[in-house]
Amino acid sequence: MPRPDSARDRILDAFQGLLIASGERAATLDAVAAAAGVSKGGLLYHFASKDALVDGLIERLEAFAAADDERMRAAPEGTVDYVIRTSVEEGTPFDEALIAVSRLAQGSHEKARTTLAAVRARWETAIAADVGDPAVARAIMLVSDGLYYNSTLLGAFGTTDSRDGAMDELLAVLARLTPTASPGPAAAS
Amino acid sequence: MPRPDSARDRILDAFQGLLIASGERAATLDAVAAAAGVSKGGLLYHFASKDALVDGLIERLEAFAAADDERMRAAPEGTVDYVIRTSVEEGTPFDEALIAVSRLAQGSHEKARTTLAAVRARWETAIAADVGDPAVARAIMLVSDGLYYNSTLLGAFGTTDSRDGAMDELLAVLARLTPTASPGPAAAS
DNA sequence: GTCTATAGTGAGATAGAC
DNA sequence: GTCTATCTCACTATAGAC
Repeated sequence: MPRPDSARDRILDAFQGLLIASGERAATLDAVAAAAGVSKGGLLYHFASKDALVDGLIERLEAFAAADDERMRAAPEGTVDYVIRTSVEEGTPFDEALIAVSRLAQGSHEKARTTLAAVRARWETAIAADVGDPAVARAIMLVSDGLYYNSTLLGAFGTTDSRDGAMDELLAVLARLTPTASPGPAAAS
Repeated sequence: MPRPDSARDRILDAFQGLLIASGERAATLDAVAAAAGVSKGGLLYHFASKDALVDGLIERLEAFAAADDERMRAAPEGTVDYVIRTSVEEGTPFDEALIAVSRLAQGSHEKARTTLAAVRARWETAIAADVGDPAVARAIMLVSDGLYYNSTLLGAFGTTDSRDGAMDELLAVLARLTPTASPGPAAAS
């Protein structure tokens, strides 16, 4: 397939970008069309309504999430390292779709909320399988949520700490929770 | 004071409630006026514009935050216990104002974002002072953020775990990070 | 101090030309 | 497939009655 849906994808990108940068309120059909370089009529040819546009974005997120799930299970450093590090990795297509959909989830978009919850549940299940103790898995997953919350909602990971070694330091702290995996006081600065 | 600003407060309550229940998009002047039991004109007498309404809510949040700060510092079980437990305590006036303002922060309301970041920073500072190790304080604060993210954005603490003892269990796991504070396997289960 | 009425703007959506 | 033109409706805000 050389380029089956270039306009469709451009429109979804524009919608996503506006949601991330300015929130649901600013992501109007006019603004999306302008950002995608098409007219409003052109946009509505590809997505018959705003709801259809939202559905398109959610479907795209689900496709990214399925791919991420496979990558997570194959991650060489383990699922904890993978999930924690990718909690803050801004810029991947998956990450951007995730943030855009969380903007929608704050409104009353039920489907956006359930999709996000499903992605999160998959992560926590994988961590629990890796770590053993469900209570520890929950704490680790909450740290991931916290990182995500900071980078997404508060605008920057660096609300608290954006040093280069901050992520290694955090993982070293979390390693203390899983004595089976990391026996010694390894990388703690 | 018998009731100095009852209409003003009712309007802020209505605005806040709509933001929490349905997001920024739905919190229009019409809807706020209807929910507060006044007309649109009446609303605009108290708050000259929508921006003024937003400012009013943020100011109210700051007042609650100052009161919370004093309560945190006086908390008998320590700041970690206090911050973690109140991360998910839905229903207090402070909590509701916080959630409402985070809805606004997702848009482009810069002041809402900085206010939230300031509240968060105060918590983390207090935890760091209590716990000693800044890296541990950061991990604990991220767990608090994660709890908040779950109860706020995903709609329920119970995405993962809403059992009665879940909070005690979580605190027991976190206690392993602060060997200086909690020597034994205290509140586990 | 609170209301009704309404102006002005921008939203989502449709119809039909190209 | 993409455009322009247009419709309707909801939103913010103003003016002035009560």
